[in-house]
Amino acid sequence: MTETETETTGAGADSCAGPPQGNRRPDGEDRYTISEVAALTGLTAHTLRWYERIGLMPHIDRSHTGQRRYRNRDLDWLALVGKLRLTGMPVADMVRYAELVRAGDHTYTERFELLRRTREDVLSRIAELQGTLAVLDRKIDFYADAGRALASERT
Amino acid sequence: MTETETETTGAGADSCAGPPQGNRRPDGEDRYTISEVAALTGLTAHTLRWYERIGLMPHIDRSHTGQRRYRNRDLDWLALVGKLRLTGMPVADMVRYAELVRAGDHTYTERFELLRRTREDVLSRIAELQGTLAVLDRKIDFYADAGRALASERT
DNA sequence: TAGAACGCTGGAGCGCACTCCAAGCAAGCG
DNA sequence: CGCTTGCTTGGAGTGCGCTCCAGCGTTCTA
Repeated sequence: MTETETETTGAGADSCAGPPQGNRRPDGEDRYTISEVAALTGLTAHTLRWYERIGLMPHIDRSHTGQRRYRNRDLDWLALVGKLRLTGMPVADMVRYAELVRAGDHTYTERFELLRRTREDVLSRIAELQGTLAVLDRKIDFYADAGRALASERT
Repeated sequence: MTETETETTGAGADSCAGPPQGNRRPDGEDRYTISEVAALTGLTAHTLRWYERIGLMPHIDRSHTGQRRYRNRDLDWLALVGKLRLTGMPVADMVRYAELVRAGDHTYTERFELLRRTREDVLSRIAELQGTLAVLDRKIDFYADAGRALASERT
């Protein structure tokens, strides 16, 4: 067991990625070309190949002619990467996480720490954005009032 | 009146910028050097000059020797810019907003629209981040459980 | 009056995250 | 068979947001 965590995303709890990404094939016959994955994830084929080059992806299966054949677990991984990207996490850090996953079970605590730190970052980003929202709302009220004043001036 | 909006930030409602930025001089004797502004805003002097070059700042007063002397209203503007930057708004859009402010009162509705769109963006960024937070929390729980399992294995 | 500290400018350079290119191979089709 | 479509590679290029540099002037302190 403990097959270096490919769990979680399998459970049908997900429902909020950017692209539709509904049409997955069942495990066993899950072999997607790069352009299919591009369509499913919203990334370009270029980016997918680049992710592989920099070590952000595990080694992807190949067809007998050498073409990439992505599997469901690769889509799961890309979904996680997409989420982490939304947090503003630098690609280098995601590569670090990918390395930890590849390194095996003894990196669990390090992975845990990395995710926990990321979680803290996300919380403060949310707080920042809410602060900005407050400023924005004040400005918007100002302009709404100004608009009304201009309108009544014209009467 | 309607002096192209330098209001809002004057009111003491602010309290959540990154740097301390407490020590402002009263209006009238508010002439800050570029390095003072750098210290107050957390930006570098390079960046401040660059903001000016690209049209993100209004024209800054100069001393008799040609050095920049920032005023409180410039700090207010920089505070707003800082907030907008946190939202991920591209610099080009902030420049656009700055142009609208410089253009005068007849751009009120356009400014209003820009801010309203930005507000929508911020709301969806927050939603995205909360989605990511959910994923992160599931992963973190997974690793916490795995850690406990490993610990009990060792008994 | 020397030297350090600070500021000025135009323009070049950098790091990140892609993005694209050229040249070539393999499969499918009329 | 030739043509199109899709994929392969290493390496070069792009856009953004800074970041730094050289060469110079001014101001302050000893």
